[in-house]
Amino acid sequence: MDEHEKAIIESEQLDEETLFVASQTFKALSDPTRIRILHLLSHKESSVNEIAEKLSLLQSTVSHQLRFLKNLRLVKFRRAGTTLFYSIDDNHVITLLNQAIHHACHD
Amino acid sequence: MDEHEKAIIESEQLDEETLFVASQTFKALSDPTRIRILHLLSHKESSVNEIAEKLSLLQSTVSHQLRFLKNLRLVKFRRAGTTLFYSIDDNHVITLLNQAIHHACHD
DNA sequence: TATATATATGAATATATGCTCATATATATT
DNA sequence: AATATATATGAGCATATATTCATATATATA
Repeated sequence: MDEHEKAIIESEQLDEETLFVASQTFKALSDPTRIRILHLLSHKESSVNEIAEKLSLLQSTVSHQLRFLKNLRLVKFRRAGTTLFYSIDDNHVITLLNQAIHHACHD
Repeated sequence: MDEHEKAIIESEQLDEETLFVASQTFKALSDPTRIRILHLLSHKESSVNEIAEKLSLLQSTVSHQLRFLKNLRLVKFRRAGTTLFYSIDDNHVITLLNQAIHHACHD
């Protein structure tokens, strides 16, 4: 952690952009459906239909949530014919998720 | 981390309760106002009015958000006369917050 | 007991969110 | 080109959320 980061964390006032990025990150993780999708993808890349089947969700629901996660650059995809395989694009967020899951186990 | 926790994190399906607790934790951190309050309290315990003044928020807004955070046991308070001093009650969540702030600084 | 101060609470409102349905788009195959 | 399959998208709806205003409650002090 450099001096600038320390200054931000230790200052009592957070600047607007840091506040926005941090809250967006947590918003991505605040929905059970998105947690399930990210947790699944953290184990193996999956197509939209695979995610929908495995999690018992509508294809449309999955697609909408993947768009949300892609906009935040938390997931990425590769194309194979008509199939898109999604995978994790931000391991830091998976670390946050696993920590929260770990913590939740102790309650 | 014990075998049970490992099993939960490594299993592809998360149970309902873990999912709920984890999503609630992130929901608490998904709002800029709550982040500002938690970040302030992570530096020093403060009264409701001190928080409101320092963050330019209405007393009512602060009180409502503190109730939210208290229900999740993320903050606690001590009474001193008519003044209530709030402070952090869950350091784990502050760790998550600081990690996200740290991460946000790199964007 | 009356008043002042600090905080909490309930109702109302505006906005955001997540899901579903219907349909559009994109690629592959015949 | 026509069809099939996989995914994306937009509209509509129901619900959740954050803030504000007005007021209630609780403690302290004169």
